[in-house]
Amino acid sequence: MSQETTDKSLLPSSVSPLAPWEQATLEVFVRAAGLIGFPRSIGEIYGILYCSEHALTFDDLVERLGISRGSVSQGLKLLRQLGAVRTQYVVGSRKDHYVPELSMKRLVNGFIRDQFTPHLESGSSRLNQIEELIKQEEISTREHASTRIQTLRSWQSRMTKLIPIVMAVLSGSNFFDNDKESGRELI
Amino acid sequence: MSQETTDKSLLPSSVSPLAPWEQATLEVFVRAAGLIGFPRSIGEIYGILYCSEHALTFDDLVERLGISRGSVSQGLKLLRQLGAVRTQYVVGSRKDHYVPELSMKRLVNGFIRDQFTPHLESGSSRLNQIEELIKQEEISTREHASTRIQTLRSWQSRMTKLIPIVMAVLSGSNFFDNDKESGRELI
DNA sequence: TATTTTGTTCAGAAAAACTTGAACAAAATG
DNA sequence: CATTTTGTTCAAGTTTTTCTGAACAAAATA
Repeated sequence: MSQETTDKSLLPSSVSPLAPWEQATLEVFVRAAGLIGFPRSIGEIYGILYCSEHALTFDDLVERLGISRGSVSQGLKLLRQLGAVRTQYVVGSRKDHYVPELSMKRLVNGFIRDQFTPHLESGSSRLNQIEELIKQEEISTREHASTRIQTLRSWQSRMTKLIPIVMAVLSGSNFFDNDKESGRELI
Repeated sequence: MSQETTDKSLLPSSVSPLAPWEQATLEVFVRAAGLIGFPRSIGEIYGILYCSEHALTFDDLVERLGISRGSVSQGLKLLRQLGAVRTQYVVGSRKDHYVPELSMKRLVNGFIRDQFTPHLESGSSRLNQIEELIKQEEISTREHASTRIQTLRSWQSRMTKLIPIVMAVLSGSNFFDNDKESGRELI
């Protein structure tokens, strides 16, 4: 016998539906995910963990979000890799229980480490390859091309220098926070 | 009335093909475009302008890249909006001639202004909506939810503060550049 | 004004990204 | 060791994004 006399039979199942505030918060995370090039499911998974008061299992995620096991598995894999979620031991259950990383610094650090730095690094070797190719060109082309690649190198170098500064700001070291206008007056 | 009297229909055309170094440089820009969520064609258009010694016309782009007029039109539209390319007057031609913006600061500024800040701002009003929704919840939920939204606000605030700092670093003000370790010691 | 040049728009085609679910593997349990 | 629980993988299906090209518009030119 079903425990519900209501017409929930038409709904996915008897899992508790998302509260309005949870739904709205998920939307925020889904958009944020899109902004940094992640699929909707990643935003949903992190979002629901972010909303939850306690750690959630794999099956909790499948049921509450109404997405496939495949998506949850792949999503958690990436989020773990980024350090955006981790498992928490829960007594009396052998399922993994997931909790979100709440430190912005660690979140950003994971993102930069996994998604950004690799591109910067491989870019460096590609610039070397390009410099080799430029040697095949005739002199006038070569001069122009070299200055362009030079500029690219300077961009790359500035990006690289930027990363530790960004991390410092996010560390809450408040070094940059001496007064309300701190950022502005540096422009 | 004339149809293909030549074999041009089979060949790309008589336009000068990309030099090896140009092809390799385009790849770099195509990847960079992907990294920030732009389509391949955007990377190609900016890339070929970046490589070129002189301003290029709409038709130059179509022919050298071998992509459609539609893609070039839409690509240039976005790049102009971002401030990543601008038109340059060339005597004796009524076509628009395009040149790339080479200042990293301006490029990043355009990107942040058009693609980033709008999300931050709309996010702010969404957080307010969420706080309204939370009032519908019972007290224990409400407390937890409020601290979460509080955290989101702090993330948003830190992102906002970060932007002028990033711009300052890219301005070449070298404020952060007093010694080799400048960034590192702030971690 | 008619024609040519230059560039834009947008519906449909093509490609890329994402999701699904069933088959599979590994570990715990009986 | 057989079974159940838990989670992963990946081919195929779905959705979303991007590209194309022909129709259209606007401006210069004849």
